[in-house]
Amino acid sequence: MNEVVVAVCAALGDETRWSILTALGEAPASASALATRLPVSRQAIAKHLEVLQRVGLVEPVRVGREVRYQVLGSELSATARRLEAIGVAWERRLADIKAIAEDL
Amino acid sequence: MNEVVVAVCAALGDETRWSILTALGEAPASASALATRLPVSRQAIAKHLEVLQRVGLVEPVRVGREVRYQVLGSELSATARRLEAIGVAWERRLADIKAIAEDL
DNA sequence: TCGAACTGCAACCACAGGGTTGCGATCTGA
DNA sequence: TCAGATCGCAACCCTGTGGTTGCAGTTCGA
Repeated sequence: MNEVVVAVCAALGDETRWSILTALGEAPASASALATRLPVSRQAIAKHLEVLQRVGLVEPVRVGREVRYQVLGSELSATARRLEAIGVAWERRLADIKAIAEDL
Repeated sequence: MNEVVVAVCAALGDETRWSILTALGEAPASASALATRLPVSRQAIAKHLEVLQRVGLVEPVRVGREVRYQVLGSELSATARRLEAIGVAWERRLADIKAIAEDL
């Protein structure tokens, strides 16, 4: 359950993967097409696409002989909501502790 | 601007750091105190606390001779909201492209 | 049918970073 | 004042992983 969040965050913690994601956010594309725009090799992009697919941020779609990848914003939004829930829980907890401390 | 998001995500992409954050989410604690609960050395925890502090997820508070760290849920919530905005942008963009494709 | 483009697999390299141990400095409390 | 606890710094190890090159297999188009 929570390991999903850390896996997604780990996938999002890389500049190159973000450049891939933002490129795919504009329009679906294949690894070869991405390799022409980005300053890394096709195989490097393929590796990144694999980890992005594994955490569900990206989805492959076969179109003829090429494999296009499209970004899945729903997964990103889902983890974002989990993170926000954790954040507000921390804030509330800290406020409670401060209130108790002031009672002393 | 956006480098902040990838830095925070990179910081959140580690199991040990999450165990530290969840421990701090219950109550502020020092590196030494955390080292008694977690199966890693104090210095390892100190390193993790440094990267967490650098991205603003954690804040040091001197209490006597020890340095207590408290978690900052507001920063987590802020990045969560940015991620969600990006996610819905991707979804909308993809829906637009599908609509155009069906027009052909 | 044949070449060109796209994909997949494998080997390899180099560096970041998570982890440890050790030591010296500093501060607290009895 | 002095002993124990706490912190900070430094050196070191080692695995993970981002990146490359090379080659073989498929599939489309002329």
